[in-house]
Amino acid sequence: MIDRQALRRDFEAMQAALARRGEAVVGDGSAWARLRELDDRQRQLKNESEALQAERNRVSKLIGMKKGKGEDASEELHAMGEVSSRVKELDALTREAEALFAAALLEVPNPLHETVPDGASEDDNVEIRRWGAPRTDEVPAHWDIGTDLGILDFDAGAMLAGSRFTVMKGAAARLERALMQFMLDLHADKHGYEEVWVPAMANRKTMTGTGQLPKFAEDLYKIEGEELFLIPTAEVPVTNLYQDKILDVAELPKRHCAYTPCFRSEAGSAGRDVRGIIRQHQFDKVELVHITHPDRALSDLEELTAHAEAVLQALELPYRVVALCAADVGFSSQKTYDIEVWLPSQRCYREISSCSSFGQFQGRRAGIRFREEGGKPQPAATLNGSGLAIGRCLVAVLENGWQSDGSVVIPAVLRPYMGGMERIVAK
RNA sequence: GGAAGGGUGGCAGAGCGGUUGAAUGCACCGGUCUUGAAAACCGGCGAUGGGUAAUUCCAUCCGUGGGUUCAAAUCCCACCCCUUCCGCCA
Repeated sequence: MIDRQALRRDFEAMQAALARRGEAVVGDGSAWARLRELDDRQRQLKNESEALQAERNRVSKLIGMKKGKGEDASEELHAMGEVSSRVKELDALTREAEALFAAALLEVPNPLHETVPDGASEDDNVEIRRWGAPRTDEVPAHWDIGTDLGILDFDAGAMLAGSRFTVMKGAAARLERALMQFMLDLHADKHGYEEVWVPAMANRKTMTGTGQLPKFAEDLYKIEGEELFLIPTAEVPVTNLYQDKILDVAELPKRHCAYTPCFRSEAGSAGRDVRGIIRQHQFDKVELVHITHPDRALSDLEELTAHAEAVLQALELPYRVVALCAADVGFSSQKTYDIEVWLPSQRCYREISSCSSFGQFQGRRAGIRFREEGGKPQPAATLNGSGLAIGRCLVAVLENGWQSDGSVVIPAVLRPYMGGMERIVAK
């Protein structure tokens, strides 16, 4: 969430940075449009309430002293009875105003970093760099490759759970596990991340800390009858590991990698990527998370993105990196790079990782803070990125490794994780 | 699921309803002493919001939310979490 002092101090600049996301973000009826008035009202009520409370505290102390000396305090008692009931009324109003302000505050997205390119849609995203030489011959879609090899079973997924669920068998199941292990080993051993294993469900506070709630409830699966949600990404539990903590500046940066399953309702994406395993309700992902000094947020983003890219380079999969434009950057993010892998069957690059810096937005929201020597606690910066989405990676391996005889060559770095298997062939 | 106990500052751990934001110890920071270090001694050491030019002042915070009272860490109610025992179970 945005800084409350900055709301008053830098109103114009903040509004301009928000408006780049689209006029609706700051337009009539937006949370932002109501925010300043709600802030004023809350503070005004609070000031009144505090003045009365100070009076009450002062006289109550006096009553205590008088009683201690055995003196009569009935006059003060009577007067404070009235003050007390007024405090109660004012307090209720103050709390109401505070709740309205807080609710609006949680709906305001992160003001964009100045280096985010302008744009009106994802078509305006800016390509930063490319790696590898894409193959341009005719390659079947991964669902055909997988079905022909007998390793992807879409009917079984539909039978067990419904659409957007898949069963992987044999080499595909093994490949899913191999990718997971390879990625975790790479980040833990070569990139210096501490591996963590976390719950795949999270409560409301945790979901709010990273920004999934309150605004995006329809994207989440909620456990019936409980205040628990299935996580849409490991970002949620891993970042929130530090919620309401004050870290010493010497402990920064914290860098974690984690494997988790991810669950997304995909509300609003009906009809998109309905075939294959590009868009599933449940998928596996290895995530990278940084908790860092705000001064390092942007340089860490470059590092984190490079760590995610290293996975694709090791797998020898061609990709490109794009900077998301103003219209496409997510709610909590101040700047995002997407990594897109080459899918020969579609003859285009498709998202396989999204790396974002959140600045202090999540730190403020989740109470993740750090203290510099002799200084006050301040919100830490957070970042995260997929390193990588495993299902989509498997798609890329199948398509990029496909041979005209129908088999698939397994990237060399994965073979140790595949029991030495060098290629997948039909049984 | 049943029973019992417990949630207080970075940690440990006190706290008859009234000058307690909270004893004490540890940790941490500064100083004295020392060639240096340790020990000892002295001093300091929570967060959030708000007011002021400023030393500073005001309010809130003892798991969470309500309630009683002039006044709540302290009394009452509900909920959450943790520990132990029993039951069930991968």
